[in-house]
Amino acid sequence: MIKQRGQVVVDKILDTAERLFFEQGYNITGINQVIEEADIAKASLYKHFGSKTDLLVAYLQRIHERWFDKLEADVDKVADPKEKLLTLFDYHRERQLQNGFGGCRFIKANDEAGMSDERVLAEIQKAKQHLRDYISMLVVNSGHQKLLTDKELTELIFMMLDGGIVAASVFKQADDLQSAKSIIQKLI
Amino acid sequence: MIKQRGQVVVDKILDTAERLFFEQGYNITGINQVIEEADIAKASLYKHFGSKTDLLVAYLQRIHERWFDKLEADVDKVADPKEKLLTLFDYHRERQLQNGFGGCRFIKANDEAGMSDERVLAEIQKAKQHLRDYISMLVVNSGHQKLLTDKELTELIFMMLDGGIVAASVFKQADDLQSAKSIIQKLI
DNA sequence: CATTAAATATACAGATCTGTCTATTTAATG
DNA sequence: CATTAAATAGACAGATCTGTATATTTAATG
Repeated sequence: MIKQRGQVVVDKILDTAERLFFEQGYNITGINQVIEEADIAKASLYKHFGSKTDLLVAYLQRIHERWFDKLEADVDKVADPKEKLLTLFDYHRERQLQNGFGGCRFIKANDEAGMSDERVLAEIQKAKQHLRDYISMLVVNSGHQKLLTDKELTELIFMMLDGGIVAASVFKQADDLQSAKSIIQKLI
Repeated sequence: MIKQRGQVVVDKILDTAERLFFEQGYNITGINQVIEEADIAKASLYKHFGSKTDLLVAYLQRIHERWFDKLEADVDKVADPKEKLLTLFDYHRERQLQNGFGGCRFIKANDEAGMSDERVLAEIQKAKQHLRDYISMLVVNSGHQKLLTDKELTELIFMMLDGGIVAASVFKQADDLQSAKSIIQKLI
């Protein structure tokens, strides 16, 4: 599959937006900086994305897809169904170590623009709900000790992942995600 | 205690900043909007706060103090030491219901300005660590069943509170904080 | 080779941003 | 009442913001 001419430009825009929106934040990243660092023309950006908000929505869709594919790939490598649950924490932890404890991009986007645009909020909700459903499936298949119900364990893991990422982003270390993993290990 | 003339102005500035930084976010709230809605002069703002960042730091100190005082007051009303732990979730839940699921102001500030200014990050860390230490004290005195160690239970509650607030802010409902309370209830 | 669509460079509008400055008015105190 | 400090209104600088428009160049296709 050969890339179309437009696809190269779109990719350059999204690559740059992905980096800047995460490192700096959405609101303080200007369109002018995006086009300069992406090395494309402003008219090209507005041809492919009608507005800065549209770019944010496309950014969220893109990171949702890519982030989730990698998560599933990591979980698929593990055979033991309980270990699959623990892999969730490893994945989140490694991501935070890699990206310098920048936190969760969906939470960041929600804090910056979630209240102002319903399409943005919808994409964030979609991504978070997708993760919760995925956790639920893993929990049901995990054969855990039923100290908690399936629903409770799902909620617990879901909230500890977000709580652990927030702690990593605030304290600039990933110890909390490690603790979270140990705690879940005890409870399954 | 009679208020000094300057105190009135400072209070009006901080009241307005507190509202706008939370409702709109720090980055998209302009100084001009603050002075207009606070109904004070720009020179007054820059007399009391050297820069917009200084105002953010003062805002964080203020909400840390006030938020924590109310939390302690709520916990103090409860006699049972295990129930005190559960009150943490009630408090967080009620706050989210009151403020329209706006999430945590410290996490918001961290996402918007934590990476760019070390004083801001320090205030956020101070507030979060304060909460963690407080939870730890309550856990030690709770007489819980020791299914988890004191340290683990502290971490668990700490992360579930943040995770629950994030979920409330994303999904615009507080069910997750209710679930979190039920789960902790089972584990203590 | 001619046509067509995409991407480019660049200027521009109109608004907004933080922060500084001057000059004036207000209010508290000796 | 006179003095002094605080608060005010408002202009201003210099930069940046999103989004539009124009005119030119590039590259793919029939």
